Amino acid sequence: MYLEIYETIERALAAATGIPHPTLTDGGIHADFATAISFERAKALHRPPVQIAEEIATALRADSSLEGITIETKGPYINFQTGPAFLKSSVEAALQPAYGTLLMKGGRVVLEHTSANPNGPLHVGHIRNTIIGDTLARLFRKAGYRVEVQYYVNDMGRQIAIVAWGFSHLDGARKDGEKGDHHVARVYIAANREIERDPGIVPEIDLLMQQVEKGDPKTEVLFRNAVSECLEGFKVTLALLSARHDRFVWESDFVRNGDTERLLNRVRRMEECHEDGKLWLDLSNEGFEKEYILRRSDGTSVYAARDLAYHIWKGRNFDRLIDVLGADHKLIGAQLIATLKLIGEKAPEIVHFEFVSLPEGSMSTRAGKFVSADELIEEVTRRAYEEVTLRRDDLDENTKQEIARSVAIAAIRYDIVKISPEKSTVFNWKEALDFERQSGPYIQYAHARACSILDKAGGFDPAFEFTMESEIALAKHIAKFPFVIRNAVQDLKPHLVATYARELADLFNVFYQFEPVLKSKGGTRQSRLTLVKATKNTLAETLGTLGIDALVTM
RNA sequence: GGGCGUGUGGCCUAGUCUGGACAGGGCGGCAGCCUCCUAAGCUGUAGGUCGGGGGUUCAAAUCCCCCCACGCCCGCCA
Repeated sequence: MYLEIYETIERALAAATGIPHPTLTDGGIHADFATAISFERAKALHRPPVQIAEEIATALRADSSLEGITIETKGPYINFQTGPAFLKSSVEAALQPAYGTLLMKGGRVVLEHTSANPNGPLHVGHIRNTIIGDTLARLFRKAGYRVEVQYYVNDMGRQIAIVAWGFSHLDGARKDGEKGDHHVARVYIAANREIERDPGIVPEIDLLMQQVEKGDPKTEVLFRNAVSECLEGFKVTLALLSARHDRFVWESDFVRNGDTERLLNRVRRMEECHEDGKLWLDLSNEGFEKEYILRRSDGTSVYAARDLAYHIWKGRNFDRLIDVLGADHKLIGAQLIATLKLIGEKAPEIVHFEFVSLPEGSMSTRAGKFVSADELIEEVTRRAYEEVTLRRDDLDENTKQEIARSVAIAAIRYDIVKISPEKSTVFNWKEALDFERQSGPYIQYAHARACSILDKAGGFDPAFEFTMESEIALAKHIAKFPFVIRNAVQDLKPHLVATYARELADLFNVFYQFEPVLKSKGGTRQSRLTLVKATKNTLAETLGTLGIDALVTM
């Protein structure tokens, strides 16, 4: 409803001013919508903006498409206020299942996220990628797109060769109960120490990489076992985080099926291509000073070449390609896009996020300096369990544990997704363990409260008489949900949904504080129950988009 | 050195692309609210040169230029 009204006013404004895309903003505290377009016209007409605002307002009042909308001027500003009919239809829409889901779009989207090297567990930096990516995938689906989520398994890089070397040369058997990814990290860290101590090992690593590229069966098995063990651990962590991948795509497949070789052959025909032992592209016309190396002088391909092959494959099977990558991939991502465009293939849209570091400095798997996602989940869950026990000792053990798990994931996911991706952050235990305002649990709590009220209310007939300030504010915010989904998908900004969810919970809590629902009578009671139900539904849909459980009780 | 990003009250953060009506929140501080629908809640209050300096504009946190600080990148690594 909000979206429709927004567009209606925009059209009327365009007609009244002759400006094709007039700026129409949220009216904030002044109105539902507002425009300062009079300034723009004042310049062209050489007359005072206040006068022009009044003229435009007069024209708009005569526009039949704006019936039911109050149009007022305040100096140079024109304010638009919607009426009760708008509130009724908005709340009515919000009562429907799957509220906020947009019309089905054509085409398929492939979204790649996480894709961490399988040389150690996912840490608090990696899961920023996971959570941004998974939320984006949910957003795209909510916005009516068909989405396939992929994890690109880097199974033939140097790091994996080091792990493989460690597995065959070091005594590092898996301990009882040790997760595969943590085991792999232990071996990886130990192997790196050995290499530091004895650089003579480096040629052995190089040899492993050549053998795996050639398809030597024994080396392939060695690599594959190490990678599989790590991946097995990743899958457990990802499931705990409620992040789902539809497919794990192995990098080495693009070497084995010949795609990488075909790509290199195509590249050879480009005028930007140079071969002097190594094979590389000169992308200086594209603004890149550095050589873009695709094959080493020993004949092995580098990551960039395999990634190009992967993207060509994605481009041929999907209509839109989205990658979520860390800021350290900005350069190589831009080179990838430039190259794909040069050879006439579909290029991905890349969502970059800045780094997460620890108070003592940046994280490093190799140095064993990181806070693993598993450790984070465990600690936050423990803390959540404490909190549930404190508040709800009436619940049985199983229920308390289930709630604690949901609350913990809510806290972690929300804590990460609420920050815009371009901001680098420092991991902070205190904030990670905070379940108060501006947190996932805070929003879950609002939902649980709404559920509790509805549970106690029993049956009721929907009604739509909203008169109190907090009722109107809440209903208006509910109306914005589809608009928020549209904007978040359009701008690839999942944090807009996080902000919206928090605002919705805020408004519901204020309403809850000031307007009794169950104790009110007649039409007021019915209207408030209707509003609670619409809020509950909208909160649940919002939480679902954020990958957070909408708890019924907590 | 070059490129990209960030800089908003003691701390964290929204707003910056698409310039406009007192720069929104939260944490922490202070003062209040549970015989009343879950207090993981609500209300009030103090706290701001929007990194600094120029410029454009009727209007700049927002656009342009210079500078400073921090992060990331600049590998025949991924």
